[in-house]
Amino acid sequence: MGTTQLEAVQEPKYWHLKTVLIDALDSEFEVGEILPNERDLAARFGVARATLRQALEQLELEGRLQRRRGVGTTVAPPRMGVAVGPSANVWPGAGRDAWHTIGCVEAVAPAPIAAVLGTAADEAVHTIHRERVMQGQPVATELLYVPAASVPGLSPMLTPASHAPAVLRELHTLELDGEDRAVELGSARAEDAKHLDRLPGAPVLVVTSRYFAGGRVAAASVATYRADTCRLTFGDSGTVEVTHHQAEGRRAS
Amino acid sequence: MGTTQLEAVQEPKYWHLKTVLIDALDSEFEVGEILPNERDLAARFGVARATLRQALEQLELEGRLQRRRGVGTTVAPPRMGVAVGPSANVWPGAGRDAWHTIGCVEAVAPAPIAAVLGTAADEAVHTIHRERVMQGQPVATELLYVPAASVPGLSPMLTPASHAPAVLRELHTLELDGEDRAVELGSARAEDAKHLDRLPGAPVLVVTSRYFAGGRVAAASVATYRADTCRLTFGDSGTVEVTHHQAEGRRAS
DNA sequence: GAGTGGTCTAGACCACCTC
DNA sequence: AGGTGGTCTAGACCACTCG
Repeated sequence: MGTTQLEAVQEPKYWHLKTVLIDALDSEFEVGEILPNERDLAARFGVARATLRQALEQLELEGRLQRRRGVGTTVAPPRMGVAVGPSANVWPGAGRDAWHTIGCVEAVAPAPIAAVLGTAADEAVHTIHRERVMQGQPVATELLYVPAASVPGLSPMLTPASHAPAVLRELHTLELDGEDRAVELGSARAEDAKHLDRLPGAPVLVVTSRYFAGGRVAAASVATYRADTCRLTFGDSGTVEVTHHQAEGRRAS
Repeated sequence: MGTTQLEAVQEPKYWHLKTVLIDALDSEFEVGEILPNERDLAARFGVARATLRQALEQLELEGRLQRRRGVGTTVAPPRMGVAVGPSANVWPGAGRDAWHTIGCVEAVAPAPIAAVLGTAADEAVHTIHRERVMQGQPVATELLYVPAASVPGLSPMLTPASHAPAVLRELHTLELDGEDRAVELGSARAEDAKHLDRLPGAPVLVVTSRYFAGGRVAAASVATYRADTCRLTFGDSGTVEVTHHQAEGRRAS
């Protein structure tokens, strides 16, 4: 008896805060503009800083904010459409493909990669480290694995500088039968985070690709994209030109 | 003078905790097994509960743990490979396509959807709500938008039960020229969260699809996949059979 | 050195599930 | 009723950037 509880659900403070902030972002702020600092914002909304941060965290996850230690919190631009997996199947590194090589080593593949490649765990693979930059900022790092068995014609003596181009050139002589991709959510390892200019643990989209030739997996890659700034596009058409972000009011009924 | 600072970087406690927990998960726990509760775990590691939770949060994001309020934290099975965008272009709802319809209404499209469809903001669209279940648990919800102009032959009088099938049947009479997809990270809206058996704000992979026919966007959909349990697969081959999770030791040099 | 976001603590209460 | 994870507080200190 007693307390009439017409307010069935009380949504969490940080959730409500998020909607308030989104409204403010859409109406009162420009892209790139810097927000008041967290302590001030928390005081203004009458909540603890940790609560405010929970809201900011989600907004950053959704690509609406960008936070930088020592600098501040800024309004993020709409996510970039990043083409992944063009309709025309092509080998990595062929043509102009938006990646540039950072380094290359020959080593044994880690167990999960060996499983993808279908090679023995102790087999040698060339590992090419590449990076992808769009609009002046790094959006992805990639490790491309090419089993030594896939490029038998490779000349044995290679300088570090000529290693990656030689492997790619050799790879391109094969006929590509098809490719395969998988996308999943992950968190940036320390090394990836540094390349992507984020903190370790930042949310990333991990794209695993397999390249088939001669009935085998001739190469495989694991690419790590910044989840906050990227929208991965697939398929026939070019970059999709939607306004931005996840549809908000896609309610209909 | 001065504190010799050989330990250049001190990694955060929660980060170190994460690696310790991963090791424990791999060696001492079975899939589905329930972990000690957060208060006990925090005490065992000598950290505050909030710090422990920061580690658990990332592990859940990476699909290694599953937490349920009132129940506990369990070890998650490897992510499911969920096929998205088969090589053969087909209309949604054609053949057996793993989705089942929940409801259907005719209404005006929200602004971002109208932009994708290239229709006027006040144009009527049929909105079909569908759900995808795999291995007994819901993995995605979808809103499929079909402009009324795309299905001119639709009979005007429809019962709610026959509405969705009629729209799909009419849609399938068109010739599909191609399709388009984009994947980005989002957080679950309250309604989606309920369907996906998650809390609001849970991380999701948002897949936006466009279906082309007659030189126009004849239909579009926004599908929301659970990011913790799903690995989205694209391309020619079927489900990729990797061991699981993001490659851990893909370090080579 | 001043200001920012990032980490961490030690509590408290709430919503939910199960017994 | 008792136990679980989810939310929230009010502090503290640290790492980083910049003028």
